[in-house]
Amino acid sequence: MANSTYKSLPIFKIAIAVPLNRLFDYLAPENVTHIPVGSRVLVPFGKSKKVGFVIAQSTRSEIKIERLKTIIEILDKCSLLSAKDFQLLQWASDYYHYPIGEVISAAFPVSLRKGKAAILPQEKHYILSAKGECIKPEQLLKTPKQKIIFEHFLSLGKSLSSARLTKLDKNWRPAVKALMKKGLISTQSNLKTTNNINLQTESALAANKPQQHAINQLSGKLKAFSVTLLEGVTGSGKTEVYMQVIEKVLDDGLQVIVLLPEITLTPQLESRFRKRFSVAISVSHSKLTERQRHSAWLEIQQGHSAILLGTRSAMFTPLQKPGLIILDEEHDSSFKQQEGFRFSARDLAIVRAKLLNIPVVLGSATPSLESLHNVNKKRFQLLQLPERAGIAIEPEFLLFDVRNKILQDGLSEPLLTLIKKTLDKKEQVLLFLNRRGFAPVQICHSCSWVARCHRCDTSLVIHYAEKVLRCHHCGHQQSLLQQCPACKSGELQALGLGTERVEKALQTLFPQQKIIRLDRDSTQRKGTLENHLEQINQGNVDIILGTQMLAKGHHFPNVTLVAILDVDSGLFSIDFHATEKLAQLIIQVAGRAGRAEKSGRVVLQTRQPNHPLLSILLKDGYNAFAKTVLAERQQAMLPPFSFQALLRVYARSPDEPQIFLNVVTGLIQNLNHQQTRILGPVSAPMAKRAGYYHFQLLLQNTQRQSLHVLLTLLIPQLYTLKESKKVRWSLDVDPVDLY
DNA sequence: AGCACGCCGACT
DNA sequence: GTCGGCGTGCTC
Repeated sequence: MANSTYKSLPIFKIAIAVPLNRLFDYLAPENVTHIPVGSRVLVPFGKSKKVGFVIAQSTRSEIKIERLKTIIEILDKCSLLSAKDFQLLQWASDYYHYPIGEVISAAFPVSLRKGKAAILPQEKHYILSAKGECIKPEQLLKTPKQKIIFEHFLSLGKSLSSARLTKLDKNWRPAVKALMKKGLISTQSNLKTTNNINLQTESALAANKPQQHAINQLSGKLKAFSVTLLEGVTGSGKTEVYMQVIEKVLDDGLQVIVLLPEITLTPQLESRFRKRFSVAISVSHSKLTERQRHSAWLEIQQGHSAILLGTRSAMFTPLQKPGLIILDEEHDSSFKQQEGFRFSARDLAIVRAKLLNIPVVLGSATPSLESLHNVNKKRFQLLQLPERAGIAIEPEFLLFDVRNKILQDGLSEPLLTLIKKTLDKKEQVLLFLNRRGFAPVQICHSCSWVARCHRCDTSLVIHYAEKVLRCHHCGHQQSLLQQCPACKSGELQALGLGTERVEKALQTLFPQQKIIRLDRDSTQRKGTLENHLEQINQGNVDIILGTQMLAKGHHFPNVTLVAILDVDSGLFSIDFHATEKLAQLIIQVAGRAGRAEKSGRVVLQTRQPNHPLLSILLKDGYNAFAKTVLAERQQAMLPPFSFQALLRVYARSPDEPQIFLNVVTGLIQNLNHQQTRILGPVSAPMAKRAGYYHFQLLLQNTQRQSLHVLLTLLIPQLYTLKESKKVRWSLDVDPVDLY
C-alpha cells in the first residue's frame, strides 16, 4: 500500500496500565475513523491483549506506521471520562510521578479495567400485556397456579421483578412462562434499583446557631471553588451541617461526593443519609464485591445516583453533574495511599474541586496542620462548631510521671491501681500503645549487639507468638535468635515495649479478666476486628489493648479509663507528623472516655510531664497546640510541615545508589538549589530484593515551590537514567503544592 | 507489570 | 538428554 494512504489514517494514543509513563499508538479497526476520547478499547499488547484508554486522536506517530498494531475492539460507544476527569488524572500522574495508564486504571473498578461492558445490571420485569389487562383471573380456572400468579399481577401492580416473584412463589417460572405463551404477560428490562430506593423518613433537625451559621456560609458559596475547614468535635453536629448543605446541592440537581477514611464508618453515615434523602445513594469501598463496585461506579458516572459515599479510591469516580465534595475526618492518614500509586485523596479533592469549580468541605475535630496552615494563609475558610453543652463531659486528664519509676512491662504502679479500681466497678479499660510485637529491640546483654534488618538499617522487632524477628519497615523476617551471633556468649534480651508484651503482662496481672488485643497482627483474619468490637460492645471484655487502629470512630460506651502508655514516643519521634498524630489521638480518646452520665479518666504516661506542648494541649486544647507548633516551626525557619520528596531507586549493582546520589547532588548544585537538602539514604542499599538493590533518597526543602521546581527539572534527567535501565525511581511528594 | 527468550544445574 | 530456575529485555 502506498505511503500516502497511510498518512490519512487516524492514530489513537492509548494509555495502558503498565509501569511505563508513555502512551501507545494504535491504528483504528477497518472502517472506523473516530473513537471517542475517554472510551476503552481492547488492544494487542506484546503477546497479550489489554484494555486501554483512548487519550487522543492524532495523525502522526513517533513509531513507524508499519509497526503500529490495530485496535481489536472498541469497548465503549461513549466516553466514560470527561475532559476534567482526564485533567485530574493527568495532574495526578505528573504530580505523584506514577504512570498515566496505571493512574487512569485506578479510576475504574476492576470489572471495567478488565473490559466488562459499562452497563448497569439489568433486571427483568414482567408486566401484564394489553391482552392480559382485558381478561379476568376466573378465565384461568383450569390452571390454578397460573391463576394465583396472575392475581398477584392484578393486586400488587402491573410490573413485577424476578426477585419479587421469587419472594411470592419460589417456583414461579413455569407458570409465568405459560402465561407469556398465552400472551397475557410480557417482559421488559429495567435498571436494577433495589439498593437505591430510599424513602425519606427523617427531615432536617433544627440547627443551633453555629450550625446555622456554617450552613448559611456554605450555602452562600456553592457555585464556585472554595475550601472550607469545618472544625467540630464529635457530637457538635458536623453531619447535620453536611446534610443540610448536601440538600441544597441536590435541590440544584447536582451530585455530591462524601469521602470517609474508614470502611467501618460508612454504614453509620449511609443509614443516616438514606433516612434523610430520597435520592439514590451509591456506596463504594474495598469491602464491597466487584459487582457492587461496578454498579456504584456506573450509577454515579451515568447520573442515576446523586450521592457517592466512599473511601479514598472513590475520589476518582467520574461525576455526571458535580456539585460538592465533602471529606470527613480530613486529618486521617488513611486518605493517603501509602503504596503503589501514592496519592492523597484530600489533596486530590481540592485539585478536583478547583478544576470543576465547586466547593470542598473538610471536616475534623482535630484538623491536620496542613489545613490549619492553609487557614492561616487565608486559603481555606475556617468554620467552627463548638461542643454542644450538656452532651460531652470533660474527661479528667492525669499525667503520670514515670521518671525513675519501675514500670511493670510499661505499666506504672498508679496506672495499675486505677485499672484495678475501674475493673472493680465493672467498667472497661482501654490501653493504647502504638507499637506492635513483643519488643522493638533484641539486644545482647554482654556486647550490646542489636538485631538489625540488613535491608533497612532499622532494628528488628521481636514477635514472640510467631517466634520471629520482623522488620516493620520492609516486612523482612527471620527466626528468633537464641544466642548472640557477635560474641557467641551473651544472652539476648528484649528491650522496649510492644502490645504483645503488655498483653502478656496483663494476662498475668489480671488472670480473671477478659483481655483483647487489637493490632494489625491480631486482626489479620477477615472479620476478626468486627468480631472483637462486637464482643467489646456487649461488655464481654474488660481490658482492651491496642494500637492506633483502635482510635478511629469506634466508641465503647462502658470504657471509663483510657491510658496512653508511651506518650514520649509521640513527642520525640523522627516522624514529622508524630506530634500532631499524638495530639489527635489524645483528643479523640478523650472524647471517648466516659459514658454520658459520668466522666472518665485519661492517663498519659510520660517522662516529660512538663513538656510545653503537652501542657498546652491539655490546658488550652488542640487548636492552641497546633498554633504553637506552627509558630515554633516558623520561628525556627522550618517549614510548617514536611515538604519532602522521596526518590526510590532500584539499582542493578550496589554501586549505583552512590552514583545516583552523586547525580542528584550534582544536579542540585548545577540547578543552584542549595536550599534543597538530601536527608537520605533512608534505607541502606545492602541487600538484593527482587533482583534490585533498594535505596531511598529523601529531599527536603523549606519552600514547596522550590522543591517542586527542582523536581520538575530533576525528573526528566532521572528518566534518562531509568531509560538506560540503571535506575528505577518513584516519587512521593508530601504534602502537595496546590492550594 | 507480564511475558518470552535464553542460558546453566538436578532430574526421569 | 530436558525441565525449570530467574536474569534480561520489550511492549505501539
